[in-house]
This record gives sequence, structure tokens and C-alpha cells, in this order.
Amino acid sequence: MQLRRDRAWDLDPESPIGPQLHRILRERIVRNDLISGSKISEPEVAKYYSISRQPVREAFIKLSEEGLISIRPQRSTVIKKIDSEAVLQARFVREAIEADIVKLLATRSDPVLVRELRAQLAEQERVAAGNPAQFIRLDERFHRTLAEASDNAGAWKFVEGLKSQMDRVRFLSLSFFPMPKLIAQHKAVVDCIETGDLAQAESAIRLHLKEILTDLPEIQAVNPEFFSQVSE
Amino acid sequence: MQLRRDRAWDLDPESPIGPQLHRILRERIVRNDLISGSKISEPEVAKYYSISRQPVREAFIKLSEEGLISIRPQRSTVIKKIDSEAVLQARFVREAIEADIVKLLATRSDPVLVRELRAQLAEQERVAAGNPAQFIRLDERFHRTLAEASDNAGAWKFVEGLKSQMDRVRFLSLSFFPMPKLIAQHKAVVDCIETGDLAQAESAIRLHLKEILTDLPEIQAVNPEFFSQVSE
DNA sequence: GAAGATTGACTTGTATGGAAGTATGGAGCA
DNA sequence: TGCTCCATACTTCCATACAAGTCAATCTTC
Repeated sequence: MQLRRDRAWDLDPESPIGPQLHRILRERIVRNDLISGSKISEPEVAKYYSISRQPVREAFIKLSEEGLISIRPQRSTVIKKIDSEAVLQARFVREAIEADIVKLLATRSDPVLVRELRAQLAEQERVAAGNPAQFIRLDERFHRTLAEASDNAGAWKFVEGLKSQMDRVRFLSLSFFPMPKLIAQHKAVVDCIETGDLAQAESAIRLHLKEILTDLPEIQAVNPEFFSQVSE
Repeated sequence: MQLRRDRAWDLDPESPIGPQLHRILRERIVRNDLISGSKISEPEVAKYYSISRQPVREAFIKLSEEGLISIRPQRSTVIKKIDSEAVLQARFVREAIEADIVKLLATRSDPVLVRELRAQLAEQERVAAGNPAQFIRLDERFHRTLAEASDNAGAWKFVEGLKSQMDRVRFLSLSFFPMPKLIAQHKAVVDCIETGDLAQAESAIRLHLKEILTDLPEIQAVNPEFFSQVSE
């Protein structure tokens, strides 16, 4: 498969290799740098990164649990195509979690948090025009900030896992996705947190997280080769 | 450590050993069969089950991700004590997910599902008197049925991971936990699903999942040695 | 007797070799 | 030409060996 054409994905031989490799491979899969549907094998990756097969195997197992690859013993391991059903389920769970998080934040209405969020909003608007990839980073930071501010840092670990499924879709269509709209939705959430309006805050974040529902069919129609759906 | 005194926890050499061992060890930890705070090592477990270190290692990694053990490289691996903070966070996330699931089910109000749930309620009442451990199984089945009926089978995978933290607390005090009350709460949820009352359904499941909040302090006070809290 | 250095028995992380199963391509035959 | 069989090259899974770090007890030294 097309493992070559790497860039700065280097790993530090001083710290445990397995987890490092897991992050690297996940990133490459989510960004569609590693093409979905293609095969990938332990010795191949091991040789490429000049490490043994054991850490590779451990990374593979984690990727498999996230639903990004499919390990078929004695057959092969393939990078799964995007399963739109899995994306929808991840989105459902994520909406449920973040809705409760935002409700919690609205009951508190912490001024320090609001100021931090507004600073992030400004930064989002600054990069909104030109850099979609960078915006995705800022978006992740925004949602992580919400989770951690609710004293549920543990909750973010789950949301993070759910995001990888959704992010695969996003990276498919970096060009057309409506950053100004998303920023406005972020702003609505912050406003409701500030005013302490629970119901409005909840519906604002739920609306925001439903955005992908409208985009998904389009993106899937444009890039059918990246989705499993009926085929296979 | 006290790995001996096993019972029927045997593994099938025909199917992959790593995942099997993971389930077995998780079960033993959750049931406090393996004492929290004690050390556990790869070669020890490998020798006991007459397998190599490799599958054991894979099981350990998974347990570590669930927050049940703590792997300290070159030092040792210990079975984590119950972190009441982690329990609370798991509970929070679980409530959020299941609340949305039940809301979804109430909008549909599927008679077939309701009949299935009522059958489970009857079974719960049948064993309620004598067998707390069996009740926990039925309780898990009840909640899993809800998740799967919402066409979000994927969501259950997450709830399952969250449950392990909460179940550790439950197994600490099998004697005093109010099965009739819990069954009544289950029944309230089913009733609301049947009548299609979204708001009532949501508050019913949320109330049900808040039950552990009242029990946790008591249980922790009675069994302080199983909790981390202040000490380390 | 007390404090410090050292050796040895642990721990987990990584590397490598063998075993069992599967897919594939070519040879042989009808 | 088309089908069957078989050998070979893959794959993942498990076992074993080595490497590097940590901890504790013991021995030495003051």
C-alpha cells in the first residue's frame, strides 16, 4: 500500500513506541493520508518505521477498537472505509454528552470561562478565511475546553474517540465546509452560557452538532469511494 | 498477589487469547476478586494461565485504557483502587447518553419493545429477593436492550466501558442495594416509553441513574480501603 | 551503629522466530 | 478453453529472548 510519501511523522525512540505509532497512524487515517480500503500489514509498517512488529501490533489493536481498521486474522488488515452508520452513531452519542456538558456550564456561568471562550472565538474568526485544517484544530480545542471546564475531563476522552469517526468525513471536504456558520454557532453557545439560559444553551449545542447531518449526504455523494455503505 | 483460588474462569485455546483474558480479568477486578491496590505482573498471569506474556500484555493495555489498572513501565502494574471521581464522571456521561436514548425510544413507542421490556421487568422481580449478583446481570441486560432498540448499538459499547467503573462500586455492597426501588424505576421508564411521554421518560431514566450518587458515599465510608480518594 | 554504595531480583518495553491459517497464481488434466 | 489441485507466499497470533530501568536488601565503610 501507499505508506511512502511521509512527512514529519517521526517517532521518539525514548518514549514508548506503541502509543506514539497509534497516534501517528490514527492521524494519517483520519486525514485520508492512508487510503481507506487498502491493505496494511504489521511487518510492512514495522519495516518502514524501523521498529519491530510488536509495537505495531499494539497500535493496530487500538486502531481496531476505534473502528478505523479491520483486523482479519491470517487474512489481512485493511483500513476501513468510512461507515456512515458508525458516523451517525458517534454523532448521536457525542451530542448527548456535550448537551449535558453545556447545560452544566450554563448553570454555573463562569466569567473566566466565558472570557477564555470568547478569546478562542476571536482566534477562530482570524483563521476562518484561509485555513480549514487549522480551524479543525481550533474547533477541537473549543469543544475540549467545554468538556474540561465542566469538571468532566474524563468525558473528553470519550468524545475524542467519537470525533475520529466524524473527522474522517470532515477531512474529505476541507474546501466546502461553512466555517462562518460554525463559528456563529459556537458564539451562540457561549452567549447562552454567559446568560445562563439552560434550554437555549442545550438547543444551541445540539443544533451545532447536527450540522454534519446535512453535510454528510453531500460529502458521501461526492466521494463514494471513501464510504462502505452498500459496497462490501 | 492473590491470583489463586480461581473458579471456572477458563479460556478456550481455539479462539484469540488476548481478548478472552481481557474479559476474564476485567470481570475479576470488577467483582473485587482481584483486590484493588495489589500488584499484578505479566509473567505472573502468563504462568498462571499457561500462556505467554504477549496476550497478557495486550489484555493489560486494554484494562489500562479502561482505568482499571495502572501500568508503570519498569516499575510494576497495580490494580487501581476505585477512584470515586472517575465513577462520578462515568456516571455523568452515562446519564447523558441513556437520557437521549430513552427520549428517542419514547418518540417511537414500539409495542414490541415495550412487551420485551415488561417481560424483563417480570424476570427482575422474580430474582429480586434473593440474588443481587443475578440482578446486576438483568439490570445490564435491561439497559443494553434500551441502547440496541434505539438503533445505536454502537452507543452500548461506550456505556459498557462506563459501567465497569460503576459496577465496581456495586459489587462492593451486594447486600444493601435497593432492588425493589431500582425495579420500580425501571418500570417508570418503560411506562413513559409506552405512553410516549418524552419529558417524563427522560427524568425517569436520569433519576434512576442518579441512584448511585446517594449510595456512593455510604459505600465508600464502609469500605474505605477499596477507594483511592485522599490516600495516594 | 549508621549511612552510603552495590549487587541482584524484579518490572515492563522491544525484537525475533515459529506455527497455523488464508489467498493467489500456475501447473496439470479433461 | 475451462476447471481442479497444489505449492508458495503472504497474513496474524503466540512464544521466547534480550534490553533497560527500578527497587530493595545486603555488604562495606566510616
